Amino acid sequence: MLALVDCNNFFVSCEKVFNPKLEGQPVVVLSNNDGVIVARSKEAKALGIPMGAPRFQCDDLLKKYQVVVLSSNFSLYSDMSQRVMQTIQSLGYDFEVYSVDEAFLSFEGDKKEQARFLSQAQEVREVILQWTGIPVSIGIAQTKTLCKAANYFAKQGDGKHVVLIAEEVRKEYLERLGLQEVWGIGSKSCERLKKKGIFTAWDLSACSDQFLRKELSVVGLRIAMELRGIPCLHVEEVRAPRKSISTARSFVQPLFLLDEIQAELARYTGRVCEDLRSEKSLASCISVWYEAKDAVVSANKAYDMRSSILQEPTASTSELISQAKALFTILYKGGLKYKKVGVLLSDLVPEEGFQQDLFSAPALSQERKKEAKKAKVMQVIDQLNAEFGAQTIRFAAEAVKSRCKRELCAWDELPIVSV
DNA sequence: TCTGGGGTCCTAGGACCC
DNA sequence: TCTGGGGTCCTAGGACCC
Repeated sequence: MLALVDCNNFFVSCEKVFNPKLEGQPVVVLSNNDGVIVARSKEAKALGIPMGAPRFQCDDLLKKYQVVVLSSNFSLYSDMSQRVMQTIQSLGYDFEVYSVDEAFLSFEGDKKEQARFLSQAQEVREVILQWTGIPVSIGIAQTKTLCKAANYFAKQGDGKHVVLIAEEVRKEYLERLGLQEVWGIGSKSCERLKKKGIFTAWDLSACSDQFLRKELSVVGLRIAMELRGIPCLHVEEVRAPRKSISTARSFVQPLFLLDEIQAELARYTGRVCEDLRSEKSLASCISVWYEAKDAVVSANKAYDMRSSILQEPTASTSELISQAKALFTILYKGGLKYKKVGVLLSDLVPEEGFQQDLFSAPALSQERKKEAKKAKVMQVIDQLNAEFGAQTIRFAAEAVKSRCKRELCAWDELPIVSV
């Protein structure tokens, strides 16, 4: 059997751990630039505040019910996520970290041992709550997609927290699960299928394979199989290396000047490179892109991107910053109002034993030495930043301050503990 | 009038997830 | 006036090869 552990209202729960006064209050957490609502406490959900809604659209509701509105603190959430995952690990389960707030666990044993699975799940829940302060819900079933469904029911606020969908009750649950709640069925597919008379998870699972293949490709077929209790997705204990790493930000006010935008890009490049090195990967390709306002008026593109393939894969911040700046220089059009820019590293290869370019081999020893030297410098920078805090050492090209709006952080008030 | 068949690789765009 | 950020997978179509 599989189990899906899903943290309840994760970002809000993290905030509550450090500010217990928030308990019982309607709380929302905002995205970067305080733009949209990305997490809600159960009290905020009850007020009808929608997920993913632009904040300004909810201003009236937020004010009326005195909702506590917080800017996001992603480094905190990622730290708390690690604590939750470490707790699961210490309990000795085979598991897959699926997202910042979810993990799939394998429960050994015969599928008939329902009572045992339920009590195991209860224990997992209690230990996580006690050790980290984060409440979780757990869905247990034969397949990942059914676990997701079970988890949905576990979250329905009847104080259950743990739900097991056994074969005998599968139909009953799936008939109660709306199509839009099925994992992998998004709004587009949902609309299309409803027109064809498919409204519940059960309806979907009962469609012919041929129909599913045609309407939703192999993806839809897989979902239906999983809903029927036939596993198509397995628990991946070892995380596959990432295929791309990117950073992009929108600005509160559009930027115009080449220098300013390049400094931003350099900062993002610094970040992605740090990520890249912590993955122990090298990038073979770098891309830079922008989104602009009023581009139509100026007859320029509202979105554009340039990429360059690197001669040798690298994780050197200095090299990638100069590549990023060069790419943006090509893209840059004076007078455009840039509202967002981003950097993307792709074609990532493992740091160890990457395929070397046959034709560059003669020059390799020299190049190799240079590369090794650069890698050493990067390593020292990463160590210093890890020890003394992010951006203790950075490249001169990188913009110093974030241009993001985050007005609703109360973290400066936290006391500092000296050990 | 009749114009093969089988394959790979790349890219852009769509859809989805958290 | 103000609408986030970071990913993955799949498909279709074009170019190209033998």
